[in-house]
Amino acid sequence: MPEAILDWRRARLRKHADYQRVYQVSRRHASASMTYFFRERPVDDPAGAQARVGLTTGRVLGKAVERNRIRRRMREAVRLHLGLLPERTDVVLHPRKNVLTMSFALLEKEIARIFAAVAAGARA
RNA sequence: CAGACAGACUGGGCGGCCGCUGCCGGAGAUCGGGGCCCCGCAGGCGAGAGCCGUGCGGAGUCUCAGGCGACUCCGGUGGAGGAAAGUCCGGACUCCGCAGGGCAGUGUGCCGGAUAACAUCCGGGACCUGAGCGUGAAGGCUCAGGGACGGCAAGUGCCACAGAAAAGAUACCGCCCGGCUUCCGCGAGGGAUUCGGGUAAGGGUGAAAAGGUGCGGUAAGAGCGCACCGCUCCGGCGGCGACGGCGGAGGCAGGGUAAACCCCACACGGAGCAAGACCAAAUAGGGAACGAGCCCGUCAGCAAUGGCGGCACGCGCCGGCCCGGCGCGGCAACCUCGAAAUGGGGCGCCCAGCAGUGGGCGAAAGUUCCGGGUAGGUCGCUACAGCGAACGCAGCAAUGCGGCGCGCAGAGGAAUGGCCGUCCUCGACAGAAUCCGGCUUACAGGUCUGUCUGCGAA
RNA sequence: CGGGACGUGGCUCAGCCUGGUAGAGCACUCGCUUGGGGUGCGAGGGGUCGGCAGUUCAAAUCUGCCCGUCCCGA
Repeated sequence: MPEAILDWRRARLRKHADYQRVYQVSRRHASASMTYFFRERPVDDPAGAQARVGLTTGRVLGKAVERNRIRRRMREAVRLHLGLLPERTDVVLHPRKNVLTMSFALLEKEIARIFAAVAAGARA
């Protein structure tokens, strides 16, 4: 368990424009049960230094109950590993349908791996 | 007792750690916008007293402002459904439209009631289906179930194929009568062919063939006559009414289809919370007011006109102001009548479902003002047709009235969760997005009530 | 969340309003033409009309309810 549980409300992408900026500058990266996008924000960005994460659960993932469950499991896994992200980073995650049924331990490991990759990519 | 069906209710429990969100209470540290006035410094004008207003800094006071707007922490409390779903109906609410009428369009459709309203619900009626009883067969009686159930007796259309004929009937095979010819027979008569007529019983076709059954009747037949049933019309009776039952008349007209056009009655303006209200960047655009030479020179061109330069004018920028410098702009306005007007006529465009008709608009740069409006923010946003029950009254009931009790999500890239342990009967369908009333569809297990069937006991 | 359109052979569509026979093009199969292929000519196969009910004698067509696809509105 990472030591720092950061402020979750500030750590979310909340605007359509935020998502669009990430999509414009980022390539699509693939993982086993999700794809992800990320970008670094400039130092003078008004949102501050907090790293932020956005989730997307579209219609193709299933009906409302399944989409809700996927989003909640993702959010919990992201919350537990938020400390791995460097400052001034925006990440967007697109989960796949198997997030619904995979074990939570595996999901946590995958999120941690992705955040580590983002941190490496941001430094480069 | 078991099964099926129908209806009503319910829709895993307990515990631990971590997390999200609304409201209430408490604590903490920090941050900000605007107005007014004062002081200091810098600046401009003036001979000066002084005046001007701009920038920077400081102090005070008022206000937003209510110990409150944002933030953090602590405590308490609430936090998906019976269908939250499909979006099929009906409303509330909001904005837009609305001189009045016509046409068109859409929906509903037995009767009465309930309701804010409905295509919903309750009660009733007729009809249909099934079972039982009954009858020669129907009609009839009892029970159960069903549902888009006004009008083809206003008009129009359609009814393929088959069949003779498909809608104010018809005559294919038949049946019957009469005539001609012919054959058989001694004869009475019989057969065949053909012509004329009668007939709607039988055959055959079809989804459907012009009341049904029985008896009489007849050349053969036929509501041709009679009985029962059905049907139509009339009368009066009961019922708020759909309708019921009674009496009389009529031999029977009127096939089906209106989820065909349509007729009748009734209802309906349109869009929808991404409605709409308030605040409001950047950029682009809109409206109003103000708004300047028929100048001179030169070049191109037949000309209209266009390019360049000058002076004047208008405007912007630099500047506190003047001077000055730099940059931009232009004699035109939809056409026409008229001396002209705020006048008349036309043209074009826009708006109003359509027609008639009505309303609005038609000039440059630039400045000022105004309004709309996007991103974004706030409200709408949950306390009401609210929920509960074993309350009372009215009603067969749906439901209404009165009293009692309860407070039950309110998010906004979108909360109501994640992980673990444990118990059992191992948990279905499924996630609020303005809110209600219904309908429809999906659904594991459990509880209760009713009906039917089977078995067992008495 | 709200509003609207569509679903017919393997593909793209017509037929639906006004109900009785499902049709066109491409594709497919066979035959002829050619030395062979293409082209051309001729013949043929292939459709629960998205599903379930209802109205009707009769439904792709009319009505209702479901399923799926697509489009529009901040």
